[in-house]
Amino acid sequence: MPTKAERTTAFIIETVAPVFNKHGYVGTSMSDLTEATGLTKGALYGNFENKEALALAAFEYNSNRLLKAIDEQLNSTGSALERLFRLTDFYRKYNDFNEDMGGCPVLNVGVDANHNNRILNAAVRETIRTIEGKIALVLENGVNNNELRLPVTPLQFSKQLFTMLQGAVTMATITGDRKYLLNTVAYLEQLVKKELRN
Amino acid sequence: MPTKAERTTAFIIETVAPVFNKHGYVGTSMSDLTEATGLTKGALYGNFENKEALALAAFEYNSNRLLKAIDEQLNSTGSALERLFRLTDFYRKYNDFNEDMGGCPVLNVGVDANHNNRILNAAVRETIRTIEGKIALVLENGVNNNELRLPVTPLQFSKQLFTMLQGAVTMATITGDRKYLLNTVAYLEQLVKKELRN
DNA sequence: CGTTATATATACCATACAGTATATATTTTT
DNA sequence: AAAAATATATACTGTATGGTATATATAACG
Repeated sequence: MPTKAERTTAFIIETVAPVFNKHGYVGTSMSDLTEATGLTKGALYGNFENKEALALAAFEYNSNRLLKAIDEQLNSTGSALERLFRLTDFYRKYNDFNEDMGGCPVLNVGVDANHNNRILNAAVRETIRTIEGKIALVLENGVNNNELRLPVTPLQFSKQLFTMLQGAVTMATITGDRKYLLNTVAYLEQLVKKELRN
Repeated sequence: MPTKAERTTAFIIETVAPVFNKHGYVGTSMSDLTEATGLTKGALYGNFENKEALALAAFEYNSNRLLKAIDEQLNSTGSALERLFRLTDFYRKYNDFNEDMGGCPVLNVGVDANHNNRILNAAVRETIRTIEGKIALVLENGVNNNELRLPVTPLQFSKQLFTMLQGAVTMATITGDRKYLLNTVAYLEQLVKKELRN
């Protein structure tokens, strides 16, 4: 059984993660966090060294949730194409998925940290690298099975795919219009069917 | 000749615009702005009602620069296709263009204002609407001239195009890797050539 | 169950924040 | 060039900020 302290630490991270994700690093104050958790500064500083450590833990938490979800799509049963479509379909409902995270952590923290926080920015880059790698692996698998052929390297195609998905996430986030996700995914699915099927 | 006061107001906006764009609304303090401008709070508050008015003027300034640049590409001479390619080529060098603005204002302010500032968020949405409209107009022109045919409505295709471009901007911004722009634009140019040419 | 270790709450720093009142420069206008 | 109008600088609010020292409460363990 996890100790009480460990459960408190976990509770803080869970509770604090959407707050940081919504309002950004400087936009989130320690009192926002005491309010959200119902704990006091003593408790927060007892469990985390400072605000930055909290923000980093919060991002890692959101990032891991996202990576796990993406993994579930990409490592499910079926052909490479089927698993790819499971990923695109996941992005169709991406808004629902990250609603309680307070938006897409890659987008939000990525932009927020860009000129402002080296550590957070590095963490986001790593997350992106990981996602692109996961997609590339599925593509490579499909190529090796003679299931599909690519016009470029798997990683290259993976980056292109993720860029388009993330573009839809960006537009849907800023405008509040989910159609950007729906239309982009529809386009991508057609693209994959036409171009990649062997 | 513009009065001294008008020139000061303009100078403040120009100087302040990249600061807000880089560090966000809450991430920018009034002392950041006095430091950047070399002026005092008295001067800033004499020319603008408050911090929010300054941030809005700063965004509008950056937004207008972007809109003007896009207009220059889309309303240049030549066929619809040529003008479209002038736009995509502009995005190839988009990093250079917005370097002294402190990044893409649509992306930065769009994400920064999302959960935090209704007025700024509305301004960004309007900018997006405007850009999409401009692209759609060129597409419609090309359709009417029998120069190209579209699988969907001009506005629909315009949104799709802009989503992909903005996706590349997002990825290039977060990772610091310009290749996302180059590859996406290369892909889009090929797409337009293949799919839209009549 | 009592003791020790640990976690949380309270009260407190020094500093930075957005914003303002007013004094002093600097323009503009006559 | 003097007077009136306007713009900027200075000095100052009250409040919020991240962070800390320490007291108190709670949990872990023999």
